[in-house]
Amino acid sequence: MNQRLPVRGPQGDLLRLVATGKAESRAELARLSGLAASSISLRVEELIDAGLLAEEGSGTSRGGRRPRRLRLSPAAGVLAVADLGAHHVRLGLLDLSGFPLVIEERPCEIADGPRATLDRVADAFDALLAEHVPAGVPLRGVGTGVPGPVDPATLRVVTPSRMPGWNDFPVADHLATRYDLPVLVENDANLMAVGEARHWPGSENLMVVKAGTGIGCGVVVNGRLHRGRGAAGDISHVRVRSDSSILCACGHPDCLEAYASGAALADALAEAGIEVTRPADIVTLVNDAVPEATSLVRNAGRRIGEVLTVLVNFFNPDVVAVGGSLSAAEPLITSIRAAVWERCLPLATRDLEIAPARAGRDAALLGAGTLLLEAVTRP
Amino acid sequence: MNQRLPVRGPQGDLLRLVATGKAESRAELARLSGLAASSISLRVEELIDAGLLAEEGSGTSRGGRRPRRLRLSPAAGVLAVADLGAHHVRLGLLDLSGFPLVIEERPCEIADGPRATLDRVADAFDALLAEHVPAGVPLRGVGTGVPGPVDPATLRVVTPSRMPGWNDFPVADHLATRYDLPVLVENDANLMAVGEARHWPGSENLMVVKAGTGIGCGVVVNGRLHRGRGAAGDISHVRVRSDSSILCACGHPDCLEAYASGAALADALAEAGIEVTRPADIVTLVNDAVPEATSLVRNAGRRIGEVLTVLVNFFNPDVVAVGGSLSAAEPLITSIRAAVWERCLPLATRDLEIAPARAGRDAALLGAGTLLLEAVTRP
DNA sequence: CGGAATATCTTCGATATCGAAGGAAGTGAG
DNA sequence: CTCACTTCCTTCGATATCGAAGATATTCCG
Repeated sequence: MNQRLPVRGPQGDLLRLVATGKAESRAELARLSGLAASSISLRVEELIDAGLLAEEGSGTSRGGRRPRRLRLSPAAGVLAVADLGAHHVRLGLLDLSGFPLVIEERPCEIADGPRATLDRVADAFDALLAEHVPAGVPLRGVGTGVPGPVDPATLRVVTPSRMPGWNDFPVADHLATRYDLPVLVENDANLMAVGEARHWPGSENLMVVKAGTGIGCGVVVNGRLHRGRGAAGDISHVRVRSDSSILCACGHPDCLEAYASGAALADALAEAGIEVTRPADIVTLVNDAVPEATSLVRNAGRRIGEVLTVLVNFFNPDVVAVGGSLSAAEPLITSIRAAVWERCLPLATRDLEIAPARAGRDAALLGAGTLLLEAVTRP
Repeated sequence: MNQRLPVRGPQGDLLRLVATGKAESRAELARLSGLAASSISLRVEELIDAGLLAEEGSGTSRGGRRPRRLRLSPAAGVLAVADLGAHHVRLGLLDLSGFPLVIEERPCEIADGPRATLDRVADAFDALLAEHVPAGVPLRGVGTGVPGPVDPATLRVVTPSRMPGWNDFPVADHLATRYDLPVLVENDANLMAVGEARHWPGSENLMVVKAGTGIGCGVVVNGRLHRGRGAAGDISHVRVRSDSSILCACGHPDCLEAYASGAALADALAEAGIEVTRPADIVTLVNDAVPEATSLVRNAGRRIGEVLTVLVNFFNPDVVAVGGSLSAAEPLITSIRAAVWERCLPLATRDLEIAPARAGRDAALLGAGTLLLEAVTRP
């Protein structure tokens, strides 16, 4: 349909404020955007006429007349987002405010290479669009998370360790040939961090740790994802203090990943004669109070916590959120907390919150939606 | 004089672009500010009429008509800035573009407490103003660096380790009673980082390590100082890997500061029978090729480098600048580099520059000027 | 040397934004 | 219930910004 609706530029700013839930009325838009109330009224009317915004009842009074509540129109458009894992992909459709319309998980081997994988994802998008989106509602953006580093300049995957055939592949360009739309490609932990950040409204600086088969981390500074030169957020190859010495796949000894990742815990459990296949199995063992598993998880938490002490002192965030499939094991976060509280500067931990992630399984998809909304509504 | 000149708001944005050297002509102002060229012309004319900007010759052509170069008028105003150390204070006057008009160093015991110290600084400001600034040129801002953490919300010093009597003292409020102007109070390493950042034009993300009697660090993210909750940038109390065990003044064992700070090196030299009083003495020993000193400095560099590996992987900066009085010792930076190159992810070090600080002794004062310029020219 | 191309800056009418004033809708105190 | 007060939103004239067109100055290149 009409791609030329006023979704970009100054109008887009208003749209985004409503979509992200920061503003729900003309008055709030005026406060947050800095524009005059009269200008807001005019522009909002245009957006309503264009079918992008809709009025819906009235909000709660703040001591005067009740505001007329604004909402994004369902017809404003949808976003298609995916999160690629090693052996499966999670994908779905969101409306522009990031609300999931449909989300599903499919098996999908990333080792099949970029073309096959991305085409499979795009086919799935098309099927979902046909089934769940009425004609006339436009697709406005496409995004995917990948389990490896992404060069923010070129949107290519660079030197991934577990994505054979993907090195230097122009993921965004490939998707752009199929969709003439804003395309987003981002590391999965980064997406998760962005998705998580929306659940911590007052906090501008967050670290989000993803404890699963590997250990990932995303950083949000001043409310925005910090990419650095594309590698920011890596904590898995930090050297930990240790008596023994384990060689990591990266070639260096004593990486955090070699001690505290789900994969490392699985190896250690195997040595104790307990076979597990996924990190979730470890969580089950812990919940069943299997002592070997509990002890290992506690140890992993302490090691992760020790690494975090350095970063908390340095970065001084408001929140450290711990997600990923391993985070469901209670002792993990408890021992992370203990290590950080013990060793960090009091000033750095004064108002620090170390908490389980709030965004749930779809955090990365929601994060992709948030970043895509930016891309769609900016000039 | 007239404080009501158009230094704030939209006009201030233009002023700041010229003051920071980002724009030198109307055309550059238009490109950087996003405003129409015609609007720029009008506003620049106002600023010239108000005596804030001045035209000065013409710049170099970019293939067409030469731009008419814009400069900040010397009459636009001055800033008074200071950097408090333990036993001395460096202070001076800058013009609005951060150019130093006069800078001097005076003995000053910070242990005398905040009132005495700040009054002494203010008296010095007044003397410099009377001597070096013509009547009619207004003082537009006052700022000081302090060797301890500052709460960015209240501009008070909080839990400083080497500033007896300063805890929770409202430094900014105290200065504001004497100057009815924007007042800046900031940690000295943070100011140094801001000053340094101006010397790395293309780089948006920097870590600036200050290696002196203590070890400080300032972080610049996206071109702006990162404060976190006020404690950001601390690296001195990170636990280092070590066979022995040294107890740090903070109460924890094996802090970086206890191994690699100038104070720690002085202690180690004393044990070897070599007495030094200041970090600069250590540099002299190294330059004279005293083996004990060289070996100690090399060791300190390696330890600092090991801590930096964690932070470089995590933060992925463009530049790590090493300043402070110890940084004049060649082996320090060499061994920092070696440790980082060896252990960091190739992706993180790909375009990383580890280099001596460029801003020199007055980095902190220049940083104070930069931040004050912000405060003066913002709405 | 001279025209084509490029870049800077200004002029001027069209347009978008502002801000003061006022109407609309609600809260709370007496 | 009434009146004072607050907040939300719109109306409308004043004003600031834009953008197309043109004037000016300089480089590039045949």
